[in-house]
Amino acid sequence: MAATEITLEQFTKIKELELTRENGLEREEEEDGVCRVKEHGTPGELEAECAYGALQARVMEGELELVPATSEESGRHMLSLQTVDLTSADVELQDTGWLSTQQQEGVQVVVQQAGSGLPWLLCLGEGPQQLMQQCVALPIQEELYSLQVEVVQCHLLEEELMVASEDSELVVNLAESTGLIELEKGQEEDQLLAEGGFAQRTEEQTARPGEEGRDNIVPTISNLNLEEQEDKLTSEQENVEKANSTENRRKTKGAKQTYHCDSCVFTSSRMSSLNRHVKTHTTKKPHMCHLCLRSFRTVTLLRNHINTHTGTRPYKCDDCDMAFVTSGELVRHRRYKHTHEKPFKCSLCKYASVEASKLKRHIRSHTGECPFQCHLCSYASKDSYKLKRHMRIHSGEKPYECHICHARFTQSGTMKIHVLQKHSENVPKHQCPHCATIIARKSDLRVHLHNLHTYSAAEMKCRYCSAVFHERYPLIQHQRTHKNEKRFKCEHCNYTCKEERHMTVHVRIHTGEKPFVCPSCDKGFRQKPLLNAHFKKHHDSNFIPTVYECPKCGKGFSRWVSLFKS
DNA sequence: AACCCCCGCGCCCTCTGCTGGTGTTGC
DNA sequence: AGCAACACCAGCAGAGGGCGCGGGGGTT
Repeated sequence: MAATEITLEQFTKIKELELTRENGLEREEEEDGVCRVKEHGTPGELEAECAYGALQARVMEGELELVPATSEESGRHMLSLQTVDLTSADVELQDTGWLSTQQQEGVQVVVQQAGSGLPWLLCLGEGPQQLMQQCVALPIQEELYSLQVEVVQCHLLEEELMVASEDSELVVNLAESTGLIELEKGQEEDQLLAEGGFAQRTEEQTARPGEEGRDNIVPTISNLNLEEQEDKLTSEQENVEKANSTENRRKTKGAKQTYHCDSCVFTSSRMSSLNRHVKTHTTKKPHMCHLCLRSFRTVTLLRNHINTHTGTRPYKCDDCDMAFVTSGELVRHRRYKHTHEKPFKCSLCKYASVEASKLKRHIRSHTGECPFQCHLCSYASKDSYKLKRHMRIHSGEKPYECHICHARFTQSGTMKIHVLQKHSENVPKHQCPHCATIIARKSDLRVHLHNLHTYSAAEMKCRYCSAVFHERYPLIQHQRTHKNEKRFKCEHCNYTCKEERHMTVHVRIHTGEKPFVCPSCDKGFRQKPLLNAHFKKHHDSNFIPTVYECPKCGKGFSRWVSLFKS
């Protein structure tokens, strides 16, 4: 048996490969809870920590490679993935240069992108002669997803072998339970046992890959049958079966046993809990609602759901008329409405909330984090609802309509104010505390206070006298006291007036100044209206003078007043 | 398996406050 | 007549309250 260059721990690490967008790949959370990886347009690199260092995956010119990040390790840990045409798989594989290279290196991993309608193919083996016997065809599309699934299976296989010394039956159980992964009995297992591998392996030995005995670990996957692809397990089934196998084997030293899920970080001291947890890794939902045909994983979930149809609310609040489908809803309601218990407290301010999600949302007001970005403008919000509300700007949607005048609004609050101010009696008004002004809106009262009642360090002088003020409102009130004053007195006679401009005109009587000169006859006038009247009467041929005719004698007058004097 | 409890996400609502356009009014 | 000030108004966003509902884990 050739030495294994790629240790199984490295395979398991590959499973944990963190693929990021920056690296040109993205993870997609599917409904079944499986994180799938898709390749972006450009080739990129991604890294995963492995026992001997980081592995890098490269997508270069159609070839996917997993190689150590450091060159010095490349000789030991190269793991190459190559895409070949499945339609001529045998020939292509045999003729592919990398195959022979990998054969020398040890374990081969081949990812084949099938032609249209054919699956990806992952092969693990140690040479071309075993290739077709040690492959599994998966009826799924995502290449890296396939890779992850297979790597997980390798991991399970190794662990199965690791505990073989404790319970030899478990090996059989695993093989039987998976239905997909089978040891090449008579080959690897026998060989391993013969070489004193797994059967005699201790925890210390299993802890370090690459140590004595590690070279004998050869993960093999059999049962390749391309014609029976549709019978192969789906990825979700693999997860379940994989976890089913897990329940039998994970034990820790000490009085209390803990059971670990291989698909996630879940641990439990009870196997029953692990069993139930394992089912969460499947999308299987056997319990269907007969009213809406929606399916659920458990009877309890289905029952709660049906209660939403029937209106059944068994949990009633003692302090009000509210009732709820679940006890949790009742507890939450009581905290909001009655006990006001707020367990989630902000460490930066006095805010406390009933729900953790509310505290999380609140924290964003401290951090300024705005994860909900509008794709049409630069706006970003701290929660999804605000973004949804914002999007009405772009869509023009105005879902709120005034039932009286049918005016439409983007926000319910705006419509509410509209109805209150426009169509309601006894509209609440806001009295300014400093003056008699009454303003409809509080916000406008605030503007009023700012404009008229805010102290200003700068002096504001009365335009009519020497009085000085520091607020606009008293200034305006003061200036109004000058309103009916005939403050302007003529130096030459007894004439008085309220406005300076009137005095300016009057003074011309005494000075003889006539600044408005007729352009046709050079005659001067003290006021512009006098000049205009002169020009129209004597120089404008189109001018038709108004004639006020006496209704008794028919005589015409140029002035309405003259009509009554005559 | 069922019950209970808790959690997280999503949705909708209200309250609040700021902003800018508009009509009215006084000077 | 023109202008400035101001109340009015709609638009819009921030913050938080409340509930619906599915999911998951501990316990019985």
